[in-house]
Amino acid sequence: MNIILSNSSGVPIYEQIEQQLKDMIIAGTLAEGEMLPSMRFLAKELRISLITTKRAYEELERDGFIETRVGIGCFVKPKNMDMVREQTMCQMEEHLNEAVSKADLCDVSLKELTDILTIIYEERHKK
Amino acid sequence: MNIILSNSSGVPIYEQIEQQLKDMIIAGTLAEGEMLPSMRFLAKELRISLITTKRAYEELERDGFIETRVGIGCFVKPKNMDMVREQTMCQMEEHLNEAVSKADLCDVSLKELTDILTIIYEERHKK
DNA sequence: TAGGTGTGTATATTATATATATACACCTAT
DNA sequence: ATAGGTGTATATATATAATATACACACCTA
Repeated sequence: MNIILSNSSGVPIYEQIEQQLKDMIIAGTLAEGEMLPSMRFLAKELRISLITTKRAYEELERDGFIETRVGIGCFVKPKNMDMVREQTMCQMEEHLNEAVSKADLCDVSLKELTDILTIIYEERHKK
Repeated sequence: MNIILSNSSGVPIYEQIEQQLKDMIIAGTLAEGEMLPSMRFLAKELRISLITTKRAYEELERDGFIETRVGIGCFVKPKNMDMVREQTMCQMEEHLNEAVSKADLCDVSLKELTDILTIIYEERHKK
């Protein structure tokens, strides 16, 4: 399971796990119906407490991404793609919004802004 | 003093104050040498504790944005514009980076991305 | 120069959120 | 039945956010 935790980021561990699992589900890396690593397994792998992974899984279930079967495991639910896409788009726009705020403080022009965005995008798609 | 606090954001109050004051200093709304509202005044205005405003001011002083004179008040320090600009640019790029991550999850193309960015930018500069 | 009123400071306290250890209950295969 | 996997519940420790209250310093004015 490719999950990377940062202690210094200030973001709670359970949120980091939650977000990364969510991304994997949206991207299809974790397929519909597939079983997630057990809470214990993941906790041991990440060297954290069982309770912390449980917390992450609880949030994922609350948001409709996974389904829990007591005594068996947690499974990726069929997802409402329209809803998921809309939510992710909202987050995306929020980040663009913040970027523009910062750009204004530095007198960065729209052209410079889109240039930087383009570089970041292409850098990411080279790999 | 135009400071807006959100209880629901999850961001600590002192950080919200800190960030907004920082932005005002960078933008020049709060000019070099100018006195900030006293901790008590701001606390009363925002209906929060004196300690919370103090915490915000402490962080600003730590980061070199203001200077405290006991018994007198807090004042905007002359700032190293190159450093400030560089830091803000970093934050800006970080947001663009996150935006691209989200875009990838939704299969949003570079063109769509720059279009949305442009709309947000222009919307902001209309006012 | 005494005192009032402004300023920032320090200490102790409360509430909330994060992360934990440990013991419990459920499911399935042997 | 029971061993060994699964998720669950309770009580606890720790860190952080926010607070109330009392203190100390600076300036102005009577």
